[in-house]
Amino acid sequence: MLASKLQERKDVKTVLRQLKSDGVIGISVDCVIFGFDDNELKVLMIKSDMEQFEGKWSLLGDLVHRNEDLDEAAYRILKERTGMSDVYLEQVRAFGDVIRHPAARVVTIAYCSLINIRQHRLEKHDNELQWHKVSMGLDMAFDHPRILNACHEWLQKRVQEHPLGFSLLPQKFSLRELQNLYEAILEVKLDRRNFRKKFFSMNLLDDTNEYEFDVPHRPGKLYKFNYEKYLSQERRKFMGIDF
Amino acid sequence: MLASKLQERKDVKTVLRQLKSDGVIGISVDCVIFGFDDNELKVLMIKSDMEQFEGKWSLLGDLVHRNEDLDEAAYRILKERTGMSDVYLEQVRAFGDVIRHPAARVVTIAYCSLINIRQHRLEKHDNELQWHKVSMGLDMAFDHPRILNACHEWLQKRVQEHPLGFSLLPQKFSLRELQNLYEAILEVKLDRRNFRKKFFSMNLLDDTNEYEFDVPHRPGKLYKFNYEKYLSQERRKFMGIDF
DNA sequence: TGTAATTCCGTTCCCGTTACACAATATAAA
DNA sequence: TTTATATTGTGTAACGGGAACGGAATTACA
Repeated sequence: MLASKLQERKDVKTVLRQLKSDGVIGISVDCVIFGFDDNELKVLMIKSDMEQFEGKWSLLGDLVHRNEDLDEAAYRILKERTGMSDVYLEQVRAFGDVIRHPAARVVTIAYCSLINIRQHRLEKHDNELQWHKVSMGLDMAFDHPRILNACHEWLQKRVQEHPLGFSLLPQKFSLRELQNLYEAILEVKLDRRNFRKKFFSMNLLDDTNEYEFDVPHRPGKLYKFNYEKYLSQERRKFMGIDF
Repeated sequence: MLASKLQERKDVKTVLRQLKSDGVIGISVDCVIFGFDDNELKVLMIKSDMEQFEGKWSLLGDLVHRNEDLDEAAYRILKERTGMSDVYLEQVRAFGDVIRHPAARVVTIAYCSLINIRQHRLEKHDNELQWHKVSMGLDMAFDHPRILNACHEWLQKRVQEHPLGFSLLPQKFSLRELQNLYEAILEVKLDRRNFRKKFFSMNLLDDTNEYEFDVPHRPGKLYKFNYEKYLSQERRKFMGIDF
């Protein structure tokens, strides 16, 4: 029975072969997991285990079980790979070209996740699972360059409309770190003073009375993101027509 | 063979039953087709043909053929139902909850389409295919209320970042019509003079030297949207952080 | 003690958004 | 023919947020 094959998924290749011979479309989920380290935006990728993609890197994905929602599937993958739960995760969109998967017709739903890179435990500590710069032209399998690019652009827009960026930082962070984060995601340079002014005026940060340490210069104050303040703030109508 | 069943799709119900018994996840496309008429935003829906949803309305959708891309499937549906090609069509996102389809596990990819409601020819002229106000609490099948709502919100954001709205209007339109369109989509009231000023400053409209007729008041000038002007305009970097 | 690096605060200028009023033009009714 | 009514079309002043920018204070380190 194909059903059981799909559920146990001990061997994805076998399932794919089965899908192909039956002419059925498979459904998978791919997670674009972003992290922030060394003032750079990173993405978590794994060495591909398909012969066709020897040596190439792949996003973390899996076939969707028939008794789990799409979101659940994405969470499962995230949990399996990073050991983390309670993380930011959102669907971006589906990729379903006929030719995108060499083994069978597989439609994949791309998810974007943001995690604190210091707080996770990778399940595989060998070099099969690694963080890579997103800006680097990495050699990727499938249509994953396209998916990664779409998710990065999605993040660039999203991070300017909602305060997601904090998921990438430790709980307490300096304003400098926050700015570095935005600069890395948006790939622009920002003015220090205006950035600071802007964020304070939004009234989202709580001043912990602590300071940075181990920095070779004057330490900055540490802040925490206050999600309640964000929620209580009534959302302004957007009315620009901004083409 | 399941493969042939999927391809001919003479009887969707049979295919769904087959999918269920095999425990396979099906994949479909649903089109949210918007139109603009009588100063209101309308959506094209069809009477559901499933017993479970007797009398309810449904979005236009179909199972994806195994040899067509997702976009192609959406175009096919659009063409079949409205007879139109060369229309605006874009993927919004996937909906794939386990329980969303009563007959089988089906993941659907939602597409948003904008068409000129006066320019199409509905393939079914009986009352099975009808335009409905989006604001009205329509009795819908499946999770289509959720899908419609998501697409409407998506459109509200999208229409402020890109000049899509013109797809809903005739080639030549008055500024009043354009404003009514935006007011209908965004569900707000706008200032006539500022709206006019804003659009002219964007330099996207060509002045046809024609005027409205058959209006019981002073006729307004008619304009055309100039897509080339839009393309040639270099896109400004957005840099707001607008939470 | 001085130098280098960074934090932190504040001001000005500019431009886009908002709010608002009045004349011109067409139709329909008196 | 005149009058009332509805809508188009234009201009301007006040406001507010964003961009550009300088300088004093604080800490580490040589």
